[in-house]
Amino acid sequence: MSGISDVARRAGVSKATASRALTGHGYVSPDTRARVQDAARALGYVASSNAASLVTGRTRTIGVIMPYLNRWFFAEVLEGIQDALLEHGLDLTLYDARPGSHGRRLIFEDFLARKRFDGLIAVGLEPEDRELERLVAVGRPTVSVVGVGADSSAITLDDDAAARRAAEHLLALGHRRIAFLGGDPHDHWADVDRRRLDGYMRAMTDAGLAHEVCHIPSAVTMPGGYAAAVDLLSDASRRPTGLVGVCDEVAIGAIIAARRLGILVPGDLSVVGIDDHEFAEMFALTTLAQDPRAQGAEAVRVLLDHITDPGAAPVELQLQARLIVRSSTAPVDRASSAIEANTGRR
Amino acid sequence: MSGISDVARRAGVSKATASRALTGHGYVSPDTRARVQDAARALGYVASSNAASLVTGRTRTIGVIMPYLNRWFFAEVLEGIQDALLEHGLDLTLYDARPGSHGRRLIFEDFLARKRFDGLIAVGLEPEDRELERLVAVGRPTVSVVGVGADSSAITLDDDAAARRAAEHLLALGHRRIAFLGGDPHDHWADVDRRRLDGYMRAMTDAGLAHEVCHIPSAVTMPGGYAAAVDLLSDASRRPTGLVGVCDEVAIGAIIAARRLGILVPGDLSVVGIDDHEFAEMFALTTLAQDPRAQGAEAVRVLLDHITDPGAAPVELQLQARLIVRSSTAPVDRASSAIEANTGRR
DNA sequence: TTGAAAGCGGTACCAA
DNA sequence: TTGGTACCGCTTTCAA
Repeated sequence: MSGISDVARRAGVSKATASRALTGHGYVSPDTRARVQDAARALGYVASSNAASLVTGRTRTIGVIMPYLNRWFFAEVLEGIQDALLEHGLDLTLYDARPGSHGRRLIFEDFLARKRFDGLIAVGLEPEDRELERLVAVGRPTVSVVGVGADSSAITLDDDAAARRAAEHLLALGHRRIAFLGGDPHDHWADVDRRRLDGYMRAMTDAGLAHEVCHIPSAVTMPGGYAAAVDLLSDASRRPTGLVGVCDEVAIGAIIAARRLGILVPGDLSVVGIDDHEFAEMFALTTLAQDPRAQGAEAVRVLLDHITDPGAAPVELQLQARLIVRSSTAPVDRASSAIEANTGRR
Repeated sequence: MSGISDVARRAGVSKATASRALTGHGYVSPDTRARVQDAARALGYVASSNAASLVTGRTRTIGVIMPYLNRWFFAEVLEGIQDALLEHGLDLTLYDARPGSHGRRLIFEDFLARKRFDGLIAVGLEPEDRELERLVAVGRPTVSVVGVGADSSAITLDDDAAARRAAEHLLALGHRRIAFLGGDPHDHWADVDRRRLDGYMRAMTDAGLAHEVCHIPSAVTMPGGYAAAVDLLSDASRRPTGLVGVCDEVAIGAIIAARRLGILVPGDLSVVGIDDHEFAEMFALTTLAQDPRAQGAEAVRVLLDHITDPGAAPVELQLQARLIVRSSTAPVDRASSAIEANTGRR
């Protein structure tokens, strides 16, 4: 474990010069720089980041705080962030803040206050008041990836537009009985879910179908979508011809439910999702695609800007989803949709 | 940003005493301890972990290195680790080392050498020689969670036994044409996959069915299992009556494929997985359950032991999977299995 | 039981 | 362009 003094000695220079040569801050003749670097390499020198941080105040670490790790969107964003950070030589410390968990409380009350990071990326966090308070108290640049940042920067999908276009896609195919599946107003009703529901409702209302608006709550997971869809679809009298999933996971759950019940997708039921999940292809799911990986990378870019230039104004980036038509949607079968209530077709 | 000197001053003691009172190392009278703690609280004092680390050599951070984040098993282990670490007040820095990625090279060549952690948990890493070399060079206690640790500690599932019992479950139901689905010897052939394949082969051989052994390679994902199963099951002459999935994701992919093809599970085809994935219930999947969350927590426990007592002998913990019978498996339908090659039933 | 002081391993100012 | 040196904020002997 050689230190910078060892390197300096071996290169025949002072600690100061060695430091300058290694960090690149300040003037060093090309010649000595080379000598110092050689010495460092020969000794296998690795700077102590603690010592460096102590004096510079920079940790060379970015904190990432997110409520779920095991959901596609979050894992993708995380990978996007990690990739970008690695390229910059920055460490990533993870704070998994499941809503309501004890760990989450610890994170907000203790961990964040330690400021063991130069900046923070909050993914889909939706902090409560007290939490937000703690968050701003940290006083480090923050970028959020879903969920508006009070006056910090934010990268978001235009959820309203995405859901609206999902519904409009079905409307354009002639569907009128279109339900929105997913999200539960009584249990962790996330802002994203609400915004998407709003977009769907707007599309319905604009099409003069306000009376057809129908929100089926469900947990925002594949099993959640499955269970809710089984309920919804089993009852032929309630059954819609089109379904907008709050996200692909829920939409795919619904497709699986439909198949189980012998309901043809898209013959009897058209389904649209939002995400372009890794399983979307496999289920031929028509969806409004977003690119969470890129969002993660973008968050890193914005955050690093804020770190180098603390005065910079917050950035709000709103991305648009891209419609990908696969084969979970088709023109409505008018005959069947007209008579379905009577036939009680299984 | 008050420092320990501020706390000391406010409490009317020296820095040394303040430090002792706050860290709990060394004697302090209960009285002064209380005064110091009050002062710290009043000032909102938070110790600089850099300064502390610089002198103690402890980072109070655990590094976690894993090849995937977006696969169920890994995400679960990660959450288990995170939960345990939070309770101990330890930070978790994440190294996402996707096989073959540039980031992975950076991690092994640069990031690990910085030793910004007191210990390392490697989840399903399967390092190459050069990587293993770098890993041991780090000289920090390491625990692996899948994949044997050379002479470091390891928490593993008895994969061989799990796969063997999966196959034996099918054999007990009278199946003879049993295939093993998943894992690709020509592309990232993971040790886990090989061990499970071995277990399956052993069961088949022990049952005198060595000639029926059949390994269908596939990517170890749901879409991978799906694609491979579509191929396998479309050809009625090749179609087995039982399927052991290398993991639940692959097994579920196969179930979805079967449903698409109109093959009844378990009527025409019995499927067993390994994992007890969050989707297992929804697909009524019979599986050999493991508990990755608990494995993560256990890894933390073992690692912390090694950190406090560097001399401790490596621990190798081998867990047994637990058979959960749901309804993706049933006694073989001898009639149909006997004639299937002729009927070419879709 | 407490305090003084010496570092931990770097960085960055200032002078040369 | 380089070197001397103060200091980042804490922990930990050692002496009192």
